[in-house]
Amino acid sequence: METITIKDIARLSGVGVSTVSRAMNNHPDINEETKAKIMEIIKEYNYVPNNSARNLKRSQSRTIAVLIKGISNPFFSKMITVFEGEVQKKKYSFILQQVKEQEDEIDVAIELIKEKRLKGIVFLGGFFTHSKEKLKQLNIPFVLSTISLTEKFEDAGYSTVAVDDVKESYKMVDYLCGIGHQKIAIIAASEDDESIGKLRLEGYEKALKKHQISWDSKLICRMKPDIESYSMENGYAVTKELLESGKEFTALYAISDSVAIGACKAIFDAGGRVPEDYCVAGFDGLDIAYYYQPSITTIRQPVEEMARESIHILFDIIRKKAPERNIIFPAELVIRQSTRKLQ
Amino acid sequence: METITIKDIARLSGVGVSTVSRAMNNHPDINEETKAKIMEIIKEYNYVPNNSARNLKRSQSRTIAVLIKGISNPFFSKMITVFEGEVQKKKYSFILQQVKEQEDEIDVAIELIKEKRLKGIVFLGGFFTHSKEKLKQLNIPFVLSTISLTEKFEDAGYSTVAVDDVKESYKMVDYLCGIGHQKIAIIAASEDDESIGKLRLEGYEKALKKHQISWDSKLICRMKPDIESYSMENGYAVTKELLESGKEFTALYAISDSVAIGACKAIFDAGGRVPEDYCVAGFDGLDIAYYYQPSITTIRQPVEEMARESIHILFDIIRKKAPERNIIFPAELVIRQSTRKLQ
DNA sequence: TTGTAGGCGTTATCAA
DNA sequence: TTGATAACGCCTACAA
Repeated sequence: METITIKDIARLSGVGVSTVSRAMNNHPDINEETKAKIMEIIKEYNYVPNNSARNLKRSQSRTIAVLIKGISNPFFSKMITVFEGEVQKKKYSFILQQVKEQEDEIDVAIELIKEKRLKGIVFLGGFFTHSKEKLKQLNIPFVLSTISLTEKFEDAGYSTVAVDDVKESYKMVDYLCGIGHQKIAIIAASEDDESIGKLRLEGYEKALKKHQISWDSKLICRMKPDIESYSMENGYAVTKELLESGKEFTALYAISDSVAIGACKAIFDAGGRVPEDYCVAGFDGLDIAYYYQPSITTIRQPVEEMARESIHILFDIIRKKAPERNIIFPAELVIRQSTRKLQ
Repeated sequence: METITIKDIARLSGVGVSTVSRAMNNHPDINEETKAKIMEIIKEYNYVPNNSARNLKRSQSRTIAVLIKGISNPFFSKMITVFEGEVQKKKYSFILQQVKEQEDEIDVAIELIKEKRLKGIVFLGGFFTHSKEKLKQLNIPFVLSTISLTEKFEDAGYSTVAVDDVKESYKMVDYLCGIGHQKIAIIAASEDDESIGKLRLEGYEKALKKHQISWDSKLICRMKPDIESYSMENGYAVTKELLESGKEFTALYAISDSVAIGACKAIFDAGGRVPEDYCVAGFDGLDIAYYYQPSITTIRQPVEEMARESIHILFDIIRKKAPERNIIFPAELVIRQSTRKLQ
C-alpha cells in the first residue's frame, strides 16, 4: 500500500494542493462545497497528513510539552491530568514526553522544540544542575516544576514551582520531636544525591538541632543504590537492616511515602506494630499514604495546584504578561495513624 | 537567536551540506579530519538537526513505539522499563507515546507511523474494538499487549499477549468458594464496560455456578462512573455503600488491586477487620498488594514476561521470522493475609 | 475562490 | 572523498 499524500488527494478531488490544504486546515476562503467534497475523499482514502512535513513547514505551532523524568512515579500521576486539562483550556495542544533515566532533559527539550516548534515547556522531576548557558539554548519559555534546585540557581532568570523541601522536612521532624520522639531514624537518599534527598535530610538535621537532639549517624539510613530509589522495596530493605542492627529508635521518617510503606512492611514482618512500637512518617502525600493501614502521616504537597500554577506561569511568559516567577508552595503536615505521641 | 541549520554548519566548516550530513550520521566514506572539524563546529554552535526534516526525508528508521492508554496506571510501570530495555537491546530506539482518554489509539498510531517512520508498535491498555479494516491501515507490525479483546477478534491475524481474564478470575473466586465462602461480593467495572471488567465478572459468575452458589445481584457492585475507574477511591466509595446497605457477605473480590485497597480502607473505617470480618481479594499483582497491611490476596500477572514477549513477537514479525502469535500467559493465584478459610 | 511554485531542513544519488 | 542537487510532504505567498 503506497503512502498517500496531499497531491494524491488533490488529483483525486480534481483540485490543487493548496485547496486541499485549505480544506484540512479550516481556512476561511474556500468554497464549502469543494471543501466537503475534499473531506469526503480524504475520509474515503484514509488520508492522514504527515506531521513531519507539517512541522517542518510551519514556523509556529500552538503546542506545549511536558517533559517528565520518571514517568511512572505516582507522584506525577495527578499532575499529568492537570497539565493536560489546563493546556487544553488554553486551546493549545499538549505533548507528554518521557525523558529516559540516562538522557539529558535539556538535550531532549532542544530537539523537541525544533521538531515540534513548541511554544513552551514544563520540566517535571529530575535534578537539574545545568549551566545557565545551556538553559539559554532553550529559547522558548519554560518552567521547572517540582524540581529541586541547588541554591545557587535561585533567581536565575527562569521560573520554578516547588515546595521548600528543607522547611517541610523540618516541619515533619519538628512534629515528631514535639510529640516526644528523641530517637528518630531517617531513610534518606543515597550518598550521592544532590536533589530533594539532600534537602529533606537537611531539614531533618535542622529540626534535631533545634530540639537539641544529638546527631546519631547510625540513625541515618541510606537507600540502597542497587534497588530502585524511592521505592517501597528500597524502604523495606533499609528498614529490615535497621531493625536487625538492633539500633534503638522510636520513630522512622522516610523521605517519601513509598519508602515509608516499605518500612512499615518490614516492621510488620519483624513482628512490630505501627505506631505502637515504631512511628513511621513519609513525605509527598500520595493517595496510598491515606489508604494504607495504618494511614501514614505525611507532608502533602499540593500537586494539583502546583501543576496548575506551572501552566499559568508558562502562559504568562508566553504572552509576555509577566516575567519569570519562582513560586514556593506551602505543603501540609497531615497527621494520621502511623504516628503517635510518645508516652 | 536564529535557528541554525545544516547549511550554516556547512558554510562555517567550509564544506558542502552532504559532507556535514555524512559527518553527523557516521557515514563510512568521509575523511576523519574533516569529520572531526565539522563535529567541532557543530559542538561550538550547539547545532541540533531538525528531526522533522530528518523524518521527512528518511524512508526508514529503526524505531519502535509503545502506545499507552492510561499512562499513570501502576500496572504498566514495570512493563515500560522492560520495553525500553528490550528495544534498546535490539539496537532500536524507543518512543513512549501517551494516548489520551478520548483519543483513538489507532489514529494516533497511524499519525505516528508516518511521522516517525516506525518499524513496529506495541499497544498497551485500552479496549480495542476496532474493525479489521481499520487495523489494516497500520501497515507495519504491531502487538496488542495486555489488551482485552472481545472474542470475535481472536485469531484475527494480529498478535496479542495477555492473560485469560475469565479463567484467572474464575481461579480466584473458585479459591474463595473452596475455603468456604458463599456470600462473595464483587466490585466489577461499570455497566458499560466491554473490557477486562466484563471478562473478570464472567469468571466470577462461572465459579459461583460451579459451586452451585446462587446468584445474588445485590452482591454485584459496580464502580461509580463519576469517580476514576479502577482507583482506590472508587473501591472505597463502592465498599462503603455496600457496607451501609447492610447486605451480608464474607468475602469481597475487587477486580483490581487498587480497588481492593480502597475496599479494605472502607472496611477499616467502618470498624471491620480484614480478613477476620471480611476477606478481600484483588487482581493484577501490583507491588502495593504485597506491601499493604494486610497483604492482599491477588492474581499476579507476569508483567515483565509479558512485556518481554511482546517485544520478541514484534521483532519476529518485523524480521519475518514468524507469523502472528496469540500468547496467553498463565497468571498466579497468590494467597496472602487478606483472605482466610471460613470456619 | 482556486492553482502554481518555492521553500522548510534533511538525506541520498550521482558526478566530479 | 567531496559537492550539487533532487526529493521528502506540506503550507503559503502570489498570481490568476
